[in-house]
Order: sequence, then C-alpha cells, then structure tokens
Amino acid sequence: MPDARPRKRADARRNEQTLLDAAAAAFVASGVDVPVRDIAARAGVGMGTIYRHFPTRADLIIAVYRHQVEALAEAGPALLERHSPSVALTQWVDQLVDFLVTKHGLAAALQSESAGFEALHAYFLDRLLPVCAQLLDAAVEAGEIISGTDTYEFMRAIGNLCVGADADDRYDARRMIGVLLAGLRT
Amino acid sequence: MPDARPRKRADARRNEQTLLDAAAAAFVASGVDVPVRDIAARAGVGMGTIYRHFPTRADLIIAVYRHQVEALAEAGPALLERHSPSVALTQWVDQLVDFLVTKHGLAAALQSESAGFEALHAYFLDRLLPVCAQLLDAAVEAGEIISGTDTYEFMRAIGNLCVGADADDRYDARRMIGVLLAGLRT
Amino acid sequence: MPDARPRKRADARRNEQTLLDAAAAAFVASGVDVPVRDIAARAGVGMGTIYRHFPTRADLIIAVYRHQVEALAEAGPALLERHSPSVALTQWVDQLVDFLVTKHGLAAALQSESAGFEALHAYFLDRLLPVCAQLLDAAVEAGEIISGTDTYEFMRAIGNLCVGADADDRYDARRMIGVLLAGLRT
Amino acid sequence: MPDARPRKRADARRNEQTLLDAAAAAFVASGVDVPVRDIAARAGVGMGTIYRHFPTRADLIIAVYRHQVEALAEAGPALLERHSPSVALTQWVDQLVDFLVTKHGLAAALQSESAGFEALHAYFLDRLLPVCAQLLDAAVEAGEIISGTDTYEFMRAIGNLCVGADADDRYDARRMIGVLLAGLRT
DNA sequence: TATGAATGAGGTTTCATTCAT
DNA sequence: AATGAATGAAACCTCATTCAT
Repeated sequence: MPDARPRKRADARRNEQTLLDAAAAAFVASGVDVPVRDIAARAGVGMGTIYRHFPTRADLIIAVYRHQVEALAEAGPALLERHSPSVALTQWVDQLVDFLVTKHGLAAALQSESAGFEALHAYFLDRLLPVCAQLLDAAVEAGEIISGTDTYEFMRAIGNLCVGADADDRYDARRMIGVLLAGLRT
Repeated sequence: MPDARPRKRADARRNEQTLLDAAAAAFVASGVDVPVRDIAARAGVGMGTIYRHFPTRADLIIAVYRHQVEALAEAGPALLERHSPSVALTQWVDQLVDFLVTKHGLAAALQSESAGFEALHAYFLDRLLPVCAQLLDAAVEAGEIISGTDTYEFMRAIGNLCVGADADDRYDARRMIGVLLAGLRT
Repeated sequence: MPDARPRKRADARRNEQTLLDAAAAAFVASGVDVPVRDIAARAGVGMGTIYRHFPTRADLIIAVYRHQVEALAEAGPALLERHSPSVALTQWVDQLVDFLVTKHGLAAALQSESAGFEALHAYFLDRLLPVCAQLLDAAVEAGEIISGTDTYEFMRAIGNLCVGADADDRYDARRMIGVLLAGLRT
Repeated sequence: MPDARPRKRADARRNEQTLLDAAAAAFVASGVDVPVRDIAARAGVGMGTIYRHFPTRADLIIAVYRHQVEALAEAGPALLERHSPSVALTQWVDQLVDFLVTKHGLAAALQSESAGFEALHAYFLDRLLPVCAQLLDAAVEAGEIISGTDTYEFMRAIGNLCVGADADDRYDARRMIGVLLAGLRT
C-alpha cells in the first residue's frame, strides 16, 4: 500500500474541514458557546472527534476563523498601498466590523475573561494588532488622526462595540464605530 | 402608631440590605450570573431567603443597582442647570461610565440577550434613556454636537465600551468613550 | 377581669374555625397536599399558627372533615331504622361516596401509605368501620347480600373507587360502586 | 453485515436493561415518583444516563412496563379463542390485576392527574382499552354480562381497586374485583 | 482513529418546618 | 399566642469531558 498515508491525510483534512464548517454553522446559529454535542451532530461525527482535533474550544474557534483573520491581516497592507492612510484605516475597520458582527457571539467571546479563551485572545491580537498599529501609525504620520491612541485599546473598543450587534435591531455597530473614527480625526 | 411593627420590619430591612451588599459583592467577584448559592453563602443566609426577597435574578440585579441608577437619572437635569450642554453630557457620561466599569459584569449583563434580563434592560432604559436623550438634545440644540444620533444606540455604545473594562489593565473605557464623544462634536 | 379567659376561648375557637374553613377550601382547590403556606394565606394567619393548632397535616385533615365523618357515622343507624338493610347500605354508601368524591384528594390521602397519614386512616376507620359493619351485617342477616365480605376490604374498595373521580370526566365512581354493590347482592 | 456494530449495541442494550431493572425495582420500592438519582444509584450509573435513555419520566415508566403491557394486549384475543367470553374476561382481568398489584405505585401513577403522566395514560389506554372493549363486547353479546358498561370506566375501576393493594395486608384487590365482575353478570 | 455512552458537578427552584421577634 | 422570615434538604435538568469499545 504505497499511498496509504497520503490518502489518510487527505481524508483527515476533508474530515477536519467538515468539522470546521459544522462548527462555523453552529457558531452562527447558537454562538461560540454552543454545546459540543451540537457541533458534532452537525458534522455527523462523534464528540470525541471534535476533542481529538481541537482539544479546547479556543482551538476550534481559532481554526474556524483562521482564514478570515488571515485575510484581515493581509488586507491592511494592501489597503495602505492603494489608499490614503485614513481611508485605509476606515476600510479595514469596516472589514473587521463586518467580520465581527456577522459571527454571532464572537465579539463577546473575544472580550470574555473566562478561562480558556486566552489562546483565542492571543491569536487575534498576534495577527491583527500589528496590522492595526500599522494603519493607525500611518494615519498619524499623515496627520489625519490624532496621535496617542493605543492600538490594543482601539481594537478592544471596536470589538466591544460589536458585541450583541447582530441581535439588536435598534443598534447599528457600524454607525457608532463611525463616530469613534470621527473622534480620532484631526 | 408610626412604628406599629418596628422590629420585624427593621430586621427584615437590615437583612435585605445584607442581601444586597452580598449580591453586589458577588456580582463584582463573579458577574451577575453568579450562582444564587454563592450569594446566599456570602450573605450568610439560606438560598430560600434570596428567592423570598427577589423572586427573579433580574429583581435582585435591579435592587442592587437601583440607588445608583436613580442617582444617575437625577444627575442629568442637575448637570444641565449648571453647565453647558456639552459639558453636562460629558460629565453625565463620565458618571455613567464610572458606574458601569466598577460593577463587574453589569455592562455585560445589560447587553446580554439571555432571557430573564429583559426586566433589567427595561429598568435601565426607562430610567436613563430619557435623561440621556435630554442631554443629547440640549447639546444638539446648542450646536455643540451633531444631530441625528439615536439615544438608544448611543447608550448601548457606552455600555458596550464598558464591557470587561475593569478586568483589563490595558483597556481604559473612559479614554475610548472620550474619543466617541469627540466624534459627536461639531 | 373576670371574663378574660372565656373571651379568649371564644376568640381561639373562632380562629380555629377560620383555619378549618381555609384548609377545607385549600384542600378542595389543591388537594390535601396543598402547601401549608397556601392554607395560612387563605386563613390570613401565619404558618406558625397552623402548626400550633394542628401539629401534623393529619391532624388538620381530621379536623377539617370531622363534622362530616361524624355525620356519616350517625347516618348509618338512622338509615337502618327507616329502611331495609340493603337500601340503608346503598344510601349510606352513596353518602360516603358523595363525601369522598367532592373532597379533592381525600380518597387518595386515605389510601396513601406515606408516613404521617396513619392518624388519618385510624380516625376514619375508628368512626366509620363499625357503622359500615353494622350495615353489612344487617344486610347479610336479611339475606339481601352474600356473607363473607370483610368490612375493611369493602370500605377500602369504596375509597379506592373514588380516587381521582372528581378530576376525570370519563369516570363516574358512583356507577362503578353501583356495580360493586350489585355484585354483593344475592 | 447483520451485526455490523455489534459491540456498542450489545453493551448499550444490556445497560438499558440494567436501567429498566433498576427503575422497576425503584418503582416497586418508592413508587414511580422516585427521584431519578435513586434509580441511577440502583443501576450504578450516573443520572445523565437515565436522561439519555429516557428523556422524560413517562418514557421510563412506559419502557419498564412495555413487555407486560404488550403481553396483556396479546392475551385478550388468545383467551377469547379458548374460553367463553365471560371466562376470558375474568381471566384477562385476573392477569391485569396481577400485573397492577405487583407493581407498587403503578396503579396510583396510572390514576395520577399530575402533569407528565399523560403519555403513560395514553400508552396504557392505547394498548389495553381496545382489548378490554373486545372482551366486554363479546361477553355482552353472549348475554353473559349486562350491556352499557363503559370500557374506560371499567378499566379505571380495576386500576383504582388495585391502588395500594400490595402494601395493605388487610386488602385483597382480587376479591373486590371479583365482586365487581359479579355485579356485571346477568 | 472514531464513536457516543457515561459521568457527575453545577445550577435552579420549592416547601416543610423551625424559631426569633 | 401569632407571625412569617429563614433554613436547607431535595429534586430537577444540562452539558463538558472522559474513556471503553
């Protein structure tokens, strides 16, 4: 059996993708605190399989959103190349907000202090904070926004403003984030 | 007979205050979802006592924060009498934020969609939304902030920005709320 | 104060009757397992007052139904004087059934094996079993019913047939008790 | 592959039988209202296991008694083939009574008005009422018993007469049910 | 490697009963 | 003597997580 392993790997990868799709759907439907059993049921696998692939819930959340976080990370420099810093910042924040408000419960999870979410925090910050810092710095240097804004604080504010936005018709996070950005402008 | 049944009453009232203090402490320590058993233990009473005084969790939360909410409600008009609308707004928001960030988990509870918190939402909005609207309106009329801001949305943004602020050294909700207010100014 | 005591007694008796009325109403509404608190609320007294007057639930049940049990006990001989034994038996059973089916939960309580109801069983049997035996014996002697029926067993059957009769539109205990009596006839 | 997944299945089935045995024993000892924890303890399993197999208490009760109910349902036609209707009816009722009096608390549960037992009532009636009706009808047609007896009422009477029979040495439900049947005879 | 049965801690709520006032 | 606040044992049900198969 010369290709026993490769095939297994392909299988495993396909399996993992099934898991991630199921988890994404479950997160959308019931938030990132959805019972593991529900995710397993959606994926058509046993709960043990979820745990095998993603020992902690944070691992699963990270995996589910990895592509979109990576895309966001890459979008920052790209936007800066094609736009003025302030426009780039605005558009990047827009994308970030789009991401957060459409993922039911994700913003809340990101702010959660509950143990077990540290890895999640860390991952998001590792990937996005430098990008955001670059955008802020560029806008400051261009004289388009005031200086002195801490990037972590700014990102946390964005995240916070997105909490629960998808479940509240009377609240449009984008509008308030627009006000926040206006407050940064010189 | 002004104090016909003074003893029971006095006791019960003292006890209720003990309960409220214990609940406040428990909320600070573990958020408003803290198990009833924990609150009872802090108060040194049985769980039944909590349920007797506060049939639902929302009742308890409202009672715990009633004084401070009332104070906030009264502070709005008072500030408007002594300051320009924009200063009054800023100072009122400062007080609101002080309140929210020092009550661990309160901001989160206020944004929570989970059933059983409706009464809590309703109470906070009933008392504070009109006050906030008055402040915003005055500032708009004075030409100090832009018009078109929805009061509910604004308050929700304030609340959101306070979520988790007390547990995160790197995040100062006041600073970001300052930026938000700056974004409203003409 | 020469009549201090008598007045107190009158008060206490009036109070006790209030309790019994309230208990009777509560039993009708919610069965004899109704929470003590409900009875106290109906009576407009504290729960402690119930316990003072009727230390156990059985005491209360006995007191509530004492008058009607006594009436039943007295009805037996009276019926025998005016009717043939078989008619007397039938009419007495009718009265017993009327009593049992209109007291929600009483028949069930009488059959209940749960501790604390022994006094209740004992009281009912003490008062009614001899009466019932007299009626059965007379009917046997008159050759109107078969001999050999154990009185306790017969009464228990009557009681059992009444269980739940008031809550089930499709079940008429009187009809089945009629069949049972028919089964005894020679 | 007739036994594709034999192991789990076999285990689970054995386990389920253990549960049913434990539940049956617990029902005998403490009635069908016995705490789930007690059943779990008897079975040597966690409470969750009970809930997994039998989401509601009615499910568990039905499962515990299913075999015997089915046997009773099948016994009716079989008896009619080999006996006169009246003998068949008597023997079937004997079997029903044997079943009920040996299951402590079952008869009581069947008469219980408490919510959550509807499914139980429904199951017993679905299976046994048609059988009983067939037996009664046959006996009526044969002129062996009087007509006009409602099957539901008759079954309920049987059930009622069995309540508490196992816990009372002085009460023999069979004897009284014999009298009831005698009352039906022409 | 995958399964999902089993575990059991953890939260809620209800009431019989006691006892300080 | 009356009150009703307080107690706390029980019962329920739900998952996160483990582990035998």
